[in-house]
Amino acid sequence: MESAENKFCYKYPHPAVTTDCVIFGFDGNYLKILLVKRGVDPYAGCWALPGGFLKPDETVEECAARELREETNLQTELLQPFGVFSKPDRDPRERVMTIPFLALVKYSPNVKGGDDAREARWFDIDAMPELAFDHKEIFKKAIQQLQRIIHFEPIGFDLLEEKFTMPELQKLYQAILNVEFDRRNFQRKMLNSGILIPLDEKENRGGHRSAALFRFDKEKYDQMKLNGSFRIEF
Amino acid sequence: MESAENKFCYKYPHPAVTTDCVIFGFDGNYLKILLVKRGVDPYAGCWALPGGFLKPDETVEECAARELREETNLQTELLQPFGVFSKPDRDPRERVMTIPFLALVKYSPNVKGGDDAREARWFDIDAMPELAFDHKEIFKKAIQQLQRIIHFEPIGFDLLEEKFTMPELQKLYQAILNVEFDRRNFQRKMLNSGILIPLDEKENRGGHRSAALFRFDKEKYDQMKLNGSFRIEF
DNA sequence: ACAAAAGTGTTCCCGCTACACCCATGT
DNA sequence: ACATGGGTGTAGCGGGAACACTTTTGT
Repeated sequence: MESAENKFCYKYPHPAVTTDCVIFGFDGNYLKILLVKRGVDPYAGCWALPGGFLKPDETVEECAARELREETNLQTELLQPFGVFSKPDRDPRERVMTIPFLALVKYSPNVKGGDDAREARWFDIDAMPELAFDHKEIFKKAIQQLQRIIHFEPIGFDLLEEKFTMPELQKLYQAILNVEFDRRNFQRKMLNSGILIPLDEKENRGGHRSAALFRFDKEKYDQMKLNGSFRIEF
Repeated sequence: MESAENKFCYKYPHPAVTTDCVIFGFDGNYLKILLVKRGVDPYAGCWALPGGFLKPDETVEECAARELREETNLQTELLQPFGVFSKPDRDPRERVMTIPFLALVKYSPNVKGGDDAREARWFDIDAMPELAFDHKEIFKKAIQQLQRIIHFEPIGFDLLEEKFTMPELQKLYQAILNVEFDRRNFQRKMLNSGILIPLDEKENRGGHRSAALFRFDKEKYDQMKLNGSFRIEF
């Protein structure tokens, strides 16, 4: 372990710390995850969650946000840590502990690769390649986290455009929770929650009849959340 | 930073990592937290959350469990991490990142101090002393976490004896959620959930009429949880 | 005109809420 | 006997689930 290159020394052993982002997007039909192809060993050529080492002057939240910025050109709506992965041998190089982050972004089919020219690509969440390290495990926990949150908090909007139709919103919920809802009950529940603003426009989805557009009423939601009057469950 | 004592060297800076435990207990009336008095600087003589440094061969979960074992003689029923506190300057000595753990234990008024003879004491959660570092912030987040969890998962039993009465259970929920429930509705909801086993015994609480005893049906709960049929909300 | 998707309303039922009376026990 | 706290039952209401018909639009 000792060499001229190792100039950061401590009295006791310290783990390296990284953050990894599980970035979800929604293309209108499928829930997607953004992966990057690793350029260097270990696991060179293997797909992995985008992430990187914690810098000495940043919090893990800042680190995750920075990584996200560096590796994608996506608008991040939600970024929150979930758990810790700290098995001593999860990285073959040295001890690396990682803080995984759940990220919800506005989907855009073209993502730039990272600064280091790594390839970045969207995958359907049920058609993913093998992942490096214990990233598959991290991904599984991320899905669970996403499902848990969306059960009670209106985070679905983070994955949609500013304006969206009710069928789109329903498809999203169904894709995340992996269940089917009744159209009418879903719509009523959503509208009754009071956090949707009906717009006077309609959007034509190439399908057949055009659907009405809505907008998420963030102000109303924040206010309801404050005085504890917000309650919705799926 | 470099000295003969600092023999663990790395190419890039690594933070020190600790786990801290927010240990909750219930004495029958009040929700309590276990604190230890710090023996050494910084914050010598100040009360703090029990915790300690991550060892090179253990996960954070193992670290938290070890600390809990070393510092208390309590039976731990639940031990789960929540979040990360990683402000670079939260510890004046060097950069120390901490993973806080929520711990629920069977309350016992006498707790032994740690191996290092630190004093350990229970405090009412609304009569706590000043805390070292950012531990007050960690505590606040722990309470929120506890409230969030107990809303939907039957973790209250972790804080009670094997056998308990309905009024005790209700008092616990009220202490955690800081609300009042109607006796009859609370009881019905609990019983309807199907995870309580009524016992044929009664316990005399010195009050007046003796109350019936119940036991938590963990097997039933696990089974219901597996097939997704468990649903309760407070 | 037809198919595919979106808009809308009604009924039923379960679970939550609010509330009142009786019973057991210690003083 | 009385006070304190525990056990039990009921009526009303609101929200969720199940469900059918009409309307729009592209082919």
